[in-house]
Amino acid sequence: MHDIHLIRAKPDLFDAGWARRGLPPIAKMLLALDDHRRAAITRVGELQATRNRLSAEVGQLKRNGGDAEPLMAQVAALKEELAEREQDSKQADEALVKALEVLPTLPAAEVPDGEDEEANLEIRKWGSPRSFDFTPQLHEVLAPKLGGMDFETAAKVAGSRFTYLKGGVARLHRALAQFMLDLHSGEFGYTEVDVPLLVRDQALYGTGQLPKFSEDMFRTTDDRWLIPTAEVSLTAMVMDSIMDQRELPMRLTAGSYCFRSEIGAAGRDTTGFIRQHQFFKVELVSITKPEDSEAEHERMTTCAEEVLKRLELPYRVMLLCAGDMGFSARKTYDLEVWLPGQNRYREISSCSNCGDFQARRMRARYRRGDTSTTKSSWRIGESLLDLSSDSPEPVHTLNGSGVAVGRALIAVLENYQQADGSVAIPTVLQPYMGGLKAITLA
RNA sequence: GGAGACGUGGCCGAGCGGCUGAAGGCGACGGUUUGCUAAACCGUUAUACGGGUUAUACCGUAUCGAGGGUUCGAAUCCCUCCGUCUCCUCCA
Repeated sequence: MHDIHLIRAKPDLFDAGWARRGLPPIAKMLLALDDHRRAAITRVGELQATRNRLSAEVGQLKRNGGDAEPLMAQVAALKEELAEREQDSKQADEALVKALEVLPTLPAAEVPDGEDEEANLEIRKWGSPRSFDFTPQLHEVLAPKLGGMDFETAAKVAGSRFTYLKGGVARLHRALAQFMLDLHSGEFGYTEVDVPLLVRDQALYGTGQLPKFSEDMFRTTDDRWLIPTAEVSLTAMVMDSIMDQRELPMRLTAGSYCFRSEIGAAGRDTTGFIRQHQFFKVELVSITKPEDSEAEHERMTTCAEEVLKRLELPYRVMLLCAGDMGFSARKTYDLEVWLPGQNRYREISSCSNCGDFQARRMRARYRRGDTSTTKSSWRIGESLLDLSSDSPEPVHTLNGSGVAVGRALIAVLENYQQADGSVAIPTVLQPYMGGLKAITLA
């Protein structure tokens, strides 16, 4: 959610940013709504001030035994107009919020222009695709042969875009998640969290999925939602709170199932394990001070990359263009892993800096409280302008997959497949597989 | 599912329809004292919006879970909703 004060100050900047996301100029309309709103607020304030003043006089008179009747009549007369004006004010405010809440955040300056993934920039590449002396198979072909994936039964039981994982493949899936969580919590300072998979509207509003993207999610009969990503549950932990700067950065990780309706993806990736209604993902979330979020974004991305490095999976890092980014993101790196079966890179992680966009929506703030003795005494004779005020300001939020476990499973299966149809286990996962070195045909 | 209790500031916790943006405490911050630390003492310490200012100051309004209502006037009375907790029941 954007700050109307900023839009008021720099309307052109906002229109320019939205234009990069393919939106028409809208600042002028927003400012008109804002003018209307402010006029209404002012009028209500005036009427209320009058009412309060007169009512106080009534109290005074009554205590002194005077005749308050005429004043009381006067206040009563005010009430009708006040009620009308309050209605105006409320409607004007709602109109502005309704216009603002569906507007995406502005792309960061260094984000390239472009409408879709064609314009994304490759930032770096790690590893090189292995050369096969046989034709590498798609995971959806090789895994069923290992007895590890069953699409037909899942379709019968649950419908399309569901899969049974079995035996060594199911264990490999679990091992991957375990390994990732251990890495992030053990080496990178993330606190492991087990999160709610069902959440309320307000959590999804805060992260930006609502009100605009309700179609992409599953709703429960008791009006909750299945989370489309643990980003929601993790980020919303700081909703409606004021943190002390010493609590920042806050680094959280969670392994969770994610649920997506994939309504907008009809016809895409209809076979295999790539695009499921339900998939497992290890998520990273950081809550930082504004000045730290850019560095944290880089750090988070390298944390996700480290997963792929240790699994020895070739990947590349893409900087998404303005048109390809999500609603709440001001800058996003995608990690794309090499899939030999498809003979191309596919997204396996997405790391985004959301700036203060989500924080504003969920009122997640922190208090700088940075008036240390040295600092303030140094500045006492100077302009007070530089003294940071102690009023709460929005934090910055970041989220990234570290990484998508379902897709990591596919990547391991395809990259580690052998000529005989078996799949080797990456060294780093072997401890999680009871020392097993390969998944072989039954 | 049955019965009941409760939602007040960063936190804890008072609160009689007007003198309550809200006692008191904790915490935090500033200062005094002090060889340092600690302690003690004094003071400051909500948020949002609107107006105003170069910027401060300052002024106004709202906010005691949310939304309605009663009233000249509501944290306080009434209604609805939401949430939390306890006991019983049930259950992984």
